[in-house]
Amino acid sequence: MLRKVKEVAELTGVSIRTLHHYDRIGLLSPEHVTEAGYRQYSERDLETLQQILFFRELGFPLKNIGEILQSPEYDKAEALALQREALLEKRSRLDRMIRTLENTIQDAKGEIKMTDKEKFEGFDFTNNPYEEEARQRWGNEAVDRSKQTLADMGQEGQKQIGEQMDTLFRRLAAMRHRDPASDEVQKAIGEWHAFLNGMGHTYSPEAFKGLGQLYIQDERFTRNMDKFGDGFAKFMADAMGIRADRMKG
Amino acid sequence: MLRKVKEVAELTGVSIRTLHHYDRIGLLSPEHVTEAGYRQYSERDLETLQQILFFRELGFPLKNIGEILQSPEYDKAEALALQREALLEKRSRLDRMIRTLENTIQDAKGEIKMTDKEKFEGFDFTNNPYEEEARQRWGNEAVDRSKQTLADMGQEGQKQIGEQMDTLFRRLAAMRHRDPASDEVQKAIGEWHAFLNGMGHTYSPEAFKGLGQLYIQDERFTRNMDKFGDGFAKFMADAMGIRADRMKG
DNA sequence: ATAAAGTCTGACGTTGCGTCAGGGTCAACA
DNA sequence: TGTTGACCCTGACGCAACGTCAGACTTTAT
Repeated sequence: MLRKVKEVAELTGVSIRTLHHYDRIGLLSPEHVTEAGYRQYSERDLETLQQILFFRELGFPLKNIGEILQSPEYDKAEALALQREALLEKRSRLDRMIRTLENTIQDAKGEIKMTDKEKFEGFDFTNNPYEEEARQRWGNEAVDRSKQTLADMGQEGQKQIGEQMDTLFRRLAAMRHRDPASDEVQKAIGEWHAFLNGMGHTYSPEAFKGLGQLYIQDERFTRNMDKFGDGFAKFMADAMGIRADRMKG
Repeated sequence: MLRKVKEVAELTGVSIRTLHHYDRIGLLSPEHVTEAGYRQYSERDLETLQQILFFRELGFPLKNIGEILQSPEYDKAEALALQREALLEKRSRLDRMIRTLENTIQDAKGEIKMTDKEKFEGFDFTNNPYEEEARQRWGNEAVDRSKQTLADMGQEGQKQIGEQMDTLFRRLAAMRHRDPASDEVQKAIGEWHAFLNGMGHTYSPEAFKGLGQLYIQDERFTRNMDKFGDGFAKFMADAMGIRADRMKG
């Protein structure tokens, strides 16, 4: 079932001009266009639009949204989960603002006293860990670089990447009961690091270590990693930490 | 206690450049400036900034915020109460979005089915009655025009306005059991319309009718109006609607 | 007294649309 | 079948709210 602009606009609450704009910048081009140039939005287009709006609500610039949606690493289910966390975070920020406001009302009446810092609780918009993670996960410049290298490799290469990662993980998982500091493990971890760097990410030691930490701090990562074997996430985190420390020392 | 830009920026979470900007456009000029031109923000400046940020959070354009804050009708306590309602409304909108997102997750798994309309619940940002009211109360272009006319009238005149409105309302309230379409009622309503126009609001027929509708649709208005007599709000809404229709026809 | 950190003022760039203007399309009704 | 009214298109320009330099001055710390 295809819809034209006005219908989509009314359905979603965005303006027609916005849809034009998204088309122009290549963020959302309707699957079909009539001979006369009329845009026809498919069901899939609507889903994409919904994703766009969620990301937009979280403050992502449109350019990044486009990169994310096209990134080969993009996974809708994962994105939805992340968006949920980020929205919850946003809500609690709003709650803080409301509390601040209520306190301000009382403060104005002279019933209580607020410090200056308290008067701005909730405004500081800079530290949403989930937004941060989303940026880590897909965002920033990393995306277009990896996109670039992927493009360079062509379609065939892309398929191989998944396999490469898979086999590497399997090899590592097989070692998960050994000492993470041992030579064999460290060598394999080195391959993993090189692999990431090859993808255009260029992880510094800190970043590499941080990535490892993410594997155990975020249970969604943990679950995914542990599919390769029980305790794999923790093992990776340890091994990556050790490698990072050795690189610095 | 005076603070310089960086301190204010860190305290409030806005950038230094934003503070510069707000100064430039006359939205928030620090009370003191050193000889060298360094900005020095006072306690009162911080309070103003807080108000600015609340309004900004609600999506008000900076220009309007400036007008509101300088409007003679501006009352901080009232503003705070209104902001609270608007923020609560915003939160419930966010709640709707979160629910939508959670449904979408289930929908993606095939566990439930959503209609297209449901997929965009919460995105439609256009109907927040409190924001609407705030705009009605102080906002739009109306403010600076009425501000101008008020300024022209001087202080004494301002006091009179309240009284004028009061007596007009009393007169109208006395007629509230008559036919809203009758000549006498319509003549009084005409005075009310003229009064508003005289304040620089220039209500079109539609706007005038809409204002009447507000009296009965929003119970806070209703309560205030009904202080002049039971059913006064409804009577006004009817009479204003009739006048508007006659003006168009 | 000199470096480091902070501040100032332009000037220009950017994002995400809104707002016309000028012109084509489509469905329905006369 | 012609015409009207609702709908669509593509530029081109405008605008708000800053971000980002660049170049120069000030304040603070050592």
